[in-house]
Amino acid sequence: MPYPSKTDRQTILSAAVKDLARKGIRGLSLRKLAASLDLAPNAIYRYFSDRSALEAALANEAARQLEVALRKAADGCEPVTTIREMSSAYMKFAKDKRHFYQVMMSFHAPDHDATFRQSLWAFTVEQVQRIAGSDRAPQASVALWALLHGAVTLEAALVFGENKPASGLEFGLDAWLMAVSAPEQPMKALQTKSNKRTAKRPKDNPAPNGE
Amino acid sequence: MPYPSKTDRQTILSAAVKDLARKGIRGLSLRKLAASLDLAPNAIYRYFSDRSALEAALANEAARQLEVALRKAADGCEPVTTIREMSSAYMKFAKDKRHFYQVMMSFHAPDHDATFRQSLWAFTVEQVQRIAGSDRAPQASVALWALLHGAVTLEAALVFGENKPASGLEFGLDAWLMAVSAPEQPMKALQTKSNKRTAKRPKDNPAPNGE
DNA sequence: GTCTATAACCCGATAGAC
DNA sequence: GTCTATCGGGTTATAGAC
Repeated sequence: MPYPSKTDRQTILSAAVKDLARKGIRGLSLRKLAASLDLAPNAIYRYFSDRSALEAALANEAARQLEVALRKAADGCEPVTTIREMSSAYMKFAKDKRHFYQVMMSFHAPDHDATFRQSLWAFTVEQVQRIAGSDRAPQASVALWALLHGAVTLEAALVFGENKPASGLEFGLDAWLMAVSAPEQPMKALQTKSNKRTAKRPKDNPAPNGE
Repeated sequence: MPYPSKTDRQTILSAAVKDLARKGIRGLSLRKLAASLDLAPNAIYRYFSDRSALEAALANEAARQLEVALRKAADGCEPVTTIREMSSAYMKFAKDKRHFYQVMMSFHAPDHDATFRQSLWAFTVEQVQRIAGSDRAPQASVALWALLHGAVTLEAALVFGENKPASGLEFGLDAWLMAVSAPEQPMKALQTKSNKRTAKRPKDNPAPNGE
């Protein structure tokens, strides 16, 4: 055996996770990664066919770890409390492991094995179902996840002064819980898609910033 | 005038917008951009100090165009209809100009002049205020924006089969409108942060996938 | 002052020797 | 499986033509 294995997939992946946490996805370099493991500049390609494959593995790993965290937070709680605890854990994960989380949410490839994202999704729906019922669970889960991910992003983008994102999330979560706890169709009284442009101003007042 | 200007900031920015739409932020190359404008490989650096500066300009431009689109959609509508129309316009913008939108939401730098993002935010709060009142407007706006951006992201990530994101957004939007239309504190009856871990299981059933 | 020319250094990726 | 060598390309800084 002339060349014994100096490394393996898992070792590379772990090192990549660390580099990712420090320098972000765009600062992640296969060459430096190899160098940090005392490997030749191209040794990684034996384990990951290309950069994209490594990113896919990172995304998958992030989903796996997030699911672990959510399960831990949800364990043994009442239905409503479960949602609140999961939401906190979700926000904490996204905040503490920002780049890691971002790869999970943004990575996208035609083939990419999304097993763990699906598993994460299934677990979420399962928990939501306990209060929303099986009919509304999928939609309600999408809404909840959207709210959480949006809050994460807005917080990172700090468009706002102070701690508005946190209170905004609370507002959204309360609204979600209220809708989900309601027995039947949430919006019968309120306006639907008809009768738009009701009180259109007659003439002037055009939009500024013409395109 | 020995060397008349062959280009200017605006021309470069417009060309960058087109390249961005086709190849995404990571496929955007300053060299190719320069070549497409018949410039030397590094001529861009006369107008943008580095890649990051160009990206910041792109993010700002995206926010400007999105605000134009939202103002157009909101113009002359009743309060509630305004929100629905703005939401549709928001989703359409994010879908049609995916990469452009992504740069706006993801770009982040310490100095970066965020003028247009702030303007966009101010306009949103202004519209939300019409139904939510000035007290709750900031939180409600964060929640709305978070919901919209989250829906955009989840749709792009296609974790789901079929058209679930769309119906999930509808669910979330209805919940939001319901909460925002309610006169006072939305959640007095429902559980707050106390009494968690009520029905904790006694022993086994540990979370799978140990970290 | 603005553009051109060049070069140094980084990266991802491939080919072939051991 | 690992190595060296190398290719094409992206980013950046500097020197010089006009």
